[in-house]
Amino acid sequence: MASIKDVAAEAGVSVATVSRVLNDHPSVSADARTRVLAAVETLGYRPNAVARSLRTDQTHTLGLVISDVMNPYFTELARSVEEEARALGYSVIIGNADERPDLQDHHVRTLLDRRIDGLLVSPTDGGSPLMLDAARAGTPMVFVDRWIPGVDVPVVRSDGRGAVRDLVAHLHGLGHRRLAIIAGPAATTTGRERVEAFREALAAYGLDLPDAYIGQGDFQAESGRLVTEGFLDLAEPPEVVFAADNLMALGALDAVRARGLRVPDDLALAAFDDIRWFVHTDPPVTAIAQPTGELGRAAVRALVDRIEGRPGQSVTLPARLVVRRSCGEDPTPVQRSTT
Amino acid sequence: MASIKDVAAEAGVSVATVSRVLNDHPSVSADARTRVLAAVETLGYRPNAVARSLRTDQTHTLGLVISDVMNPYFTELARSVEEEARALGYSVIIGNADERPDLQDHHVRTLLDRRIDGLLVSPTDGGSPLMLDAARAGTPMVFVDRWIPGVDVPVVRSDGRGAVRDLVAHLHGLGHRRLAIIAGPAATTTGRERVEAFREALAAYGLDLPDAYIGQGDFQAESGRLVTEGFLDLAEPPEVVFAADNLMALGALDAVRARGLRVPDDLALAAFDDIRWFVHTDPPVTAIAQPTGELGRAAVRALVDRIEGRPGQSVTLPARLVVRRSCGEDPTPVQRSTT
DNA sequence: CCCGTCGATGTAATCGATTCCACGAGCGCG
DNA sequence: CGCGCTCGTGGAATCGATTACATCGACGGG
Repeated sequence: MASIKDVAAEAGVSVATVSRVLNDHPSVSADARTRVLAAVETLGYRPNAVARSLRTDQTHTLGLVISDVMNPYFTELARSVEEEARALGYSVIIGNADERPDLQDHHVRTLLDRRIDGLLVSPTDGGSPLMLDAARAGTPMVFVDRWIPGVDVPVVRSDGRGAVRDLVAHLHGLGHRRLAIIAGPAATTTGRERVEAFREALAAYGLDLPDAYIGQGDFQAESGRLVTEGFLDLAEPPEVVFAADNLMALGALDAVRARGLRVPDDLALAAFDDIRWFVHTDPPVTAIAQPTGELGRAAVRALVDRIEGRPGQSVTLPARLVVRRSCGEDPTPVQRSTT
Repeated sequence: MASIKDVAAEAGVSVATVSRVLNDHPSVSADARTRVLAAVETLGYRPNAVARSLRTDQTHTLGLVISDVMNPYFTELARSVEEEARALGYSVIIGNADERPDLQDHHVRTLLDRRIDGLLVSPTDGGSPLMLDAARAGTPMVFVDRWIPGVDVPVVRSDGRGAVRDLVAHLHGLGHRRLAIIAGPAATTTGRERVEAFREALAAYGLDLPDAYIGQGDFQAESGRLVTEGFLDLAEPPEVVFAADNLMALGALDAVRARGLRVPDDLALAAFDDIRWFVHTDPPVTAIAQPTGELGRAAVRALVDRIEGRPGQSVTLPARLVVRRSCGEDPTPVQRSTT
């Protein structure tokens, strides 16, 4: 592969001049410029980004460590992150943690080794030493969706509290009184928060959230299935299950179907995260929709701000309830998700 | 951030010795080794991958350019690719082409600029000059799922021909005679092949595939919706629609639902690519399942073989039909996808 | 007419690693 | 006792860019 030296030789100038042309530095003669450009053309030269990065100490690359690529929510997040980053002149390297702290650390480590300019993380756990060190060492960082409390890093997320209240109002209005939740890992902020929001919303209606109605999941489908089976085995099973993410809702559907039961007659279902398929499931699933694309874009903007020396804002956007039929027939017409 | 010089100074040896320890070269004394390791520890030193790559001309990184991250098929492919690559000591940088040739070229270009060791591509079009040049220039490359004819690059894909025949047999057995297809872009191999396989399978039953029953889609949901609307507006609409990928099937469901019609009574539906949600849609969707994980792993193995100087095998794996209820009630019991 | 300035260019240092080569110490063998 | 190996080590070149600094010619003003 042709290097800058080859171009310099071909154009009959020094490498400095070639570099100046390529970075359009003002003081280059029109003549030299055209000769260099011609040489670049004939050699098919492309600058070596590795060498450039070594010298300038910038990679124009962002790292994105997400909890699970197979989760449509994160997949959409990744897409909007890449889009916004591209618009701002950055590339994105995605690391998939699969909800495993060890994998998360692996990716953070290799991303740092690559000297990415900044890191976007949706932490799988409460904060490994590695991540805490990175934050303290001054690596530009932004948390998306989930965060680690007590770390001085901007957080871009959505607040589901209002939507959860709306959901509980909806469920209560349909006559449901025994409400259960499939929670995410307690080590994650979203895992804890969604349970808390649910509990508070229930309390407003004088309802309790007994321990037996809190199933411990891990944001993956299989755990949703297992927890739901547990609920169905209770002497007094819940009337509604609220899954803290879309994959656990999928698992819940698996469990219900495996027993030959029906949603919502035998068990009603609602989910956090709205995805396109929820419109077409049997029945369509009532869900809480996050402004995913906006989150991704805001996160990139915050991170690039930090990288380029500007402050970097935390952002919290509201989520909203999308009512469908999985909790029972509703007086209002079925709404269509715009995710 | 500490560099190899700092480590050398701390350990009281030269940078050469530090490098030897880090790459466990045999001729280093036990004493020097422990001192270096201690220095590495106290400084929290990590080698700069950028500098290392510049010198060794290897990045231990694979580029993966996929057609659409929002498509669960590609998302699963990406996951298995990353997994296998990690097992073999490589990282993966994913580029999302969103079915747009210009975006695809953008990602190929930046990946080459980064000097990735090899490229895994599922081409969105018939082959841009850039990609052809890259292949000719000797960049280790492997095509996954889709490929570009006439280019000497291993191809890892699945053959749906047999499964399509099974599908047509199933449809014919249910009494359907007017069968339509939502095709993918003619510029892609999978776009063309699936139509051809369908046409051939129909011919075996003496059935025709008229032009009016070939809708031109682009592998995205919206095109599936539009094509399906077109079919429904025909004087003699088809009885069955076969969508050439899962997203266009989603669009077809949107169209059917928007008109207040039912699957399969008003229009039967089948799809290429099986995804988990098809089990829970209304009704569950009959689909052709590819061995996605195996494809991803085989592709990485082929690519790494090429990178490391071994031949690199093309691989073709069979797809299989998974019958559910979206084409009408079937005598056999509902099967469960194991995707 | 000379000197200072500015514009265009080249030389060389530098980024952080790897690796070839040279060198000195220690050791075995004749 | 000395020759030649091997082993451990350091010095320095190198990868491909960027960029500070030096240089040189032309030009304008005093």
